[in-house]
This record gives sequence, structure tokens and C-alpha cells, in this order.
Amino acid sequence: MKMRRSNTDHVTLTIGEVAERAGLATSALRFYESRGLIRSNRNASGHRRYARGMLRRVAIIKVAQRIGIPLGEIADALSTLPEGRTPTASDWQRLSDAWRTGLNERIGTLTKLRDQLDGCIGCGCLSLESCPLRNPADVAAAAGPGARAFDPN
Amino acid sequence: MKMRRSNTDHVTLTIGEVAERAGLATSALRFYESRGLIRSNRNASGHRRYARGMLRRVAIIKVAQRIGIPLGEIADALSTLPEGRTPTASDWQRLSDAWRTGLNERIGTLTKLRDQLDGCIGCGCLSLESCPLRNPADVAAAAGPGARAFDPN
DNA sequence: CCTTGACTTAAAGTTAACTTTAATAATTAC
DNA sequence: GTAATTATTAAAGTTAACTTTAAGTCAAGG
Repeated sequence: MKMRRSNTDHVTLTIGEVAERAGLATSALRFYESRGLIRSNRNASGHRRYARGMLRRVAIIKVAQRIGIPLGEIADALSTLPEGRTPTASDWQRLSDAWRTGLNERIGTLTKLRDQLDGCIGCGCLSLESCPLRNPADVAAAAGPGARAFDPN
Repeated sequence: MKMRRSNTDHVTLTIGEVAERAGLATSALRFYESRGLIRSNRNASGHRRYARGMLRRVAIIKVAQRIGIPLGEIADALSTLPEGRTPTASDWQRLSDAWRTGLNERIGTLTKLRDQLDGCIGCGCLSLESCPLRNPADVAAAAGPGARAFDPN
């Protein structure tokens, strides 16, 4: 029983519509806009109106987040696209290529950690000098997304 | 040129010593104590004194963190140990067994994500209906440690 | 016309895991 | 004996990624 046809421009979406179709809250969309990840046009009365392409852009943001890319980097990446254009297939390929590398590193770090953990089964390990878990050679962090209070050590 | 031998009890460590040997800040140790992850004895003037075993306990906390276990869960796990005892080899085995499972899940989630990403190279994907990246079957999150503001969707 | 419901903004709150600050006390070094 | 470290506490600040709240505007239905 939905009817919202008094919209002048039928190809635009309201913030509520984008939120529902993209699967996130309207507050998140406003937040992304404040961080420069997305943009919006306004109708006469100041309400946001989005083109269909925004759904793809938001989808890309969500995938990048699942990969573990912080919003700031996602914003940087998206800002390399020609002025606000909807990402094309080759845009997406370029972005995902870059992100795949980081993802592989994360997987590698976690896998190494698991292997070290496996190597420690019942060894009564965690010795000060010899335990690889306690003396990680890879200082590079396995940290996922989220707050790390500036020092990911 | 270090000399600190006026300590009555030579087998205890000050908070500064634990911090240095464990590789974290004194503020972090106090914070862990406030969260119930570690305990301390106090000397006559109220300064913290730790037994050697604390180093192993802190090492376990650090490994668990690398695995991606939030401090709250680490605290729960450690609290299953008999009253404040230094974790033994079998304690460690039990704890790491539980944590390994979560670690493997995380690795699995990220690996699946990477494979989906690989399957999308140049496909111009992210289609509303058919893209597995856009419609992840596994609602379970790939989220690492860190703030997720209560809704890990 | 009036009531919902969706929209607007700025500002403050949330969570995790700490750090920083401030003001003071105890130790250690010389 | 005094200066420099190191310690103590409580409270506030930090970062990320949002959400919630407050106070009000706009749109659609009856």
C-alpha cells in the first residue's frame, strides 16, 4: 500500500528509501555524507534526493567495510573517482584490487597466528624467550576495523 | 647502571617493571586491573607489586587480543581459573582451544569474502540481485576487535 | 485542518581499549 | 638532603563509526 508519487523526479530516492534498500540507517547515510563518502542533491524544501547510482556506491562502501577498510580510506579511494560519478565496473575493479591486497595480508596474519597457536598445543608455552606467540616477529598488526586509540601496537 | 634493591620482596615486580617486560604501558595495566583481568598486591605505601606469574598472564591477554577476543571475554575466560592463579600449561591449552575456534571462523569469513572478491574481478558486479558480495548469505560478521557501537550488523 | 510519519540540523551519547592530565605521594639517585 | 623518577587516584580525552536526542519542518492522508 505504498504510494509516494508526488515526487517531481521519479528517478530519485529519498534518504529513507536508500537506507532501506542499502540496508543501513538514515543516520548512517547522513554520517557518510558528513565524512565525504557520499553526496546528495536537495529538493526545494531541503530534503535529500539520491540518484539510483548511489545504491551501488553505498554497496561498495559496505563491501570495503567488511574487508576491514576504515571509512577514511574508503573516502580517499572514492575521492579518486571523477567528480562524484557512479563507480563503473572498471572503477570497482581498481578499488577492489587495492583492497584485496590488504585483505590477503589480514588473512595471512591471522593464519600465521593460528598456526603458531596450533604449534603451541599443550606445549606449556608462552615462555619468555622462545615462544613465537609471545615474541611475534611480525610487528604488523592483525587488527581489524574499529577503534584502536591511535596506537595499534 | 640500574639499581633497585631496596625492595623488601625481591621476587615481586613494580608496575613499571611489568609494563616494560610485558611490552605495554603502566596505564594499560591499571586499566586491566580496573576491568578485572589482573590483580595486584600492594606494598606498605600502596604501590602495586606483582608476582612473576603476572607476566605470563599478561602474555595470554596479549595473545588473546591478537586473536581478536575482546577484553570482556578475555576477562570471563581468565575468571574461570581458580582464584587468581597463574595459568598453567593446561589452563592455557583450554583457553587457546576455545579461542582457536573463533580465530578459524574469522579466517574462514575473510577467506570467503576474498574468494567472492576474486570471483568479481572485472565482472561489473555488485548487481542488486545477483552479487554475492552485495547479498552475503553469512550474516555473521567479519568484524575484528574494536568499537562497533552495539550493532554489528 | 489536523495528525502522522519522514525529513532537517547540531550536539551529545555509545563502545572499546586505552591514554592523558592533574594533583599528590613515595622512591631512588646523587 | 634534594632533585629526579616512579607511583597513586579520579576524571576527562581519544578514535571509529555511528546512534540518539532535541527541536523543529515538510509531506501525505483522511
